Amino acid sequence: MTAPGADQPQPLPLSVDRTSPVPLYFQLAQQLEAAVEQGRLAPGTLLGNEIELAARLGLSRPTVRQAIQSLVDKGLMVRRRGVGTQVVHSQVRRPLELSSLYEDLEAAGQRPATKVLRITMEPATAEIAAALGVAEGTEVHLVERLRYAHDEPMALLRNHLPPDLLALTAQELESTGLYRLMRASGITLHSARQSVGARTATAGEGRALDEEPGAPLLTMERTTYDDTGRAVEFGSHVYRASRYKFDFQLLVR
Amino acid sequence: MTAPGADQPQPLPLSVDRTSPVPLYFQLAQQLEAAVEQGRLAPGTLLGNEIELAARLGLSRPTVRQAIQSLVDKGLMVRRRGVGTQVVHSQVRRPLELSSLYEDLEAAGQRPATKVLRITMEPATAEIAAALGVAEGTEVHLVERLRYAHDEPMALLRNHLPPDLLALTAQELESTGLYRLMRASGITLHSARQSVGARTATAGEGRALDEEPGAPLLTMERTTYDDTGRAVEFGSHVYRASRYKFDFQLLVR
DNA sequence: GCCATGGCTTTGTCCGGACAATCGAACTAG
DNA sequence: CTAGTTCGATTGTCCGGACAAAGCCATGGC
Repeated sequence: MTAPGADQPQPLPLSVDRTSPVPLYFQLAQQLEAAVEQGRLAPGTLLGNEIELAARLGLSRPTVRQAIQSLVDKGLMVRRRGVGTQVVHSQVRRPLELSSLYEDLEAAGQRPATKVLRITMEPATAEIAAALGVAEGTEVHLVERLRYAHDEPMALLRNHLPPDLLALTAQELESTGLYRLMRASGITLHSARQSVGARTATAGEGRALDEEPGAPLLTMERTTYDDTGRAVEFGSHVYRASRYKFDFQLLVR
Repeated sequence: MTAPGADQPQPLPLSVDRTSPVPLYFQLAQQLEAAVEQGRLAPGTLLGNEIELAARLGLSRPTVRQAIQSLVDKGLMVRRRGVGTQVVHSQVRRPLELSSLYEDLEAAGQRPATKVLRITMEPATAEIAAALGVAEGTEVHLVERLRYAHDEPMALLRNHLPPDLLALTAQELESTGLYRLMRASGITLHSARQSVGARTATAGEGRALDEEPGAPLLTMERTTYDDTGRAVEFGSHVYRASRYKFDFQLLVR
């Protein structure tokens, strides 16, 4: 084998900027990811060995490995000892982020809108107190919203939040999503426990969502935690099954 | 601050075996994970700085960092520059693995059982051909199964598989899950695209699942890919909403 | 023709060190 | 007493090197 990079006639224009504050491994990872995204690195392509790649870029092997590893973690590439690193074939997109419905709709160009139905304080029931980690009967925020996409009702959202966390106004809630408000006020979202099920609509839900009573609904309950382990939100939502599906990608651990 | 390990009076018994073929970073990660699991490392505990930890174990800092990083990736710990690494509070369990229903039920001690309803070859419809990446009309495997837990019907599973992948027998399918059979025959599962929705039961589904027609059902469609990017399975499943929920944890990227 | 062996390539693991960036707390000046 | 500053602690990034383990292929023996 004379030409090691025989798989890619044009060796792919890669470069790093050492004056940038962006870490070198991250710069490289971004360029590789973009190349995969744009098809400049075809699925199945061998990436060429790490040592040579490092030499070509003037980087050390650990730095190059760190970049490649981050792409492997994202599911974009596969490494095989003795073989090399190759771009994975399938259409991997995003492995289920912790995103709000609002952001999902916005990203899909669905013109999301929100109508705030209620925004009060209420004593926590046993279930909600347990989810939020507060004493039963503690006054907690309650927000009830109706979410629209293209002017059609999509979902009925009920959220409970612990007190002293955030000041919520109807105006803010109608112009953006709850998670964005939380992040903006300095809360670092970390993880969430979700439960997705189905049931039929009550009469009230039917009216709100423009469905017949007895129509199938998708339900989701979610407790979200910040990076200190504190529960920051408990949501109990129903979606119109005729208009909404959870769509996501997952990777093998 | 005189005692750097003031957070943990007993410095936690950690040790590595250099004669073992198990990587050192992995040994350390396992021990730390076990300590978190068993509560010997309380939530919020500072882990003590990496350099000292490395010295104590006779390891280098990169090795210790690799161990800790793997736990951070799992969501068990949080690192903060200038502060340290601490055990996260919340009850993180598993961030949604690519697991089969069979394995989930088995792990939960639910006595799963399977009844194979059909196992044939069929020409692929347009939808199935697209999902599996074969030509429309190609003969593909079709497997229909009824899954029980505690002798109660739980879900109706329809799977399509490309030809020349696997030899399926009803006997094997009744004694274990499909994914386990795939793994056993050398297929490396890599990722899957899922879509979860809801609808009402047809008369036939009602009979099979012991539900009224019109009862709410959870639906899931899933296309699974191996590490070469080849689609290895397309599943179209319905679950009894009265008996089943998707329950999972997710982490912020 | 077939199988085992050995060598080559490539990634996996590990080391020891260096400096930068960030956080929190103690300290100092007003 | 308060606000700004400095400083120590800790993780983040990066380097260069070394050897081990695994996969692939060609060679050679049967």
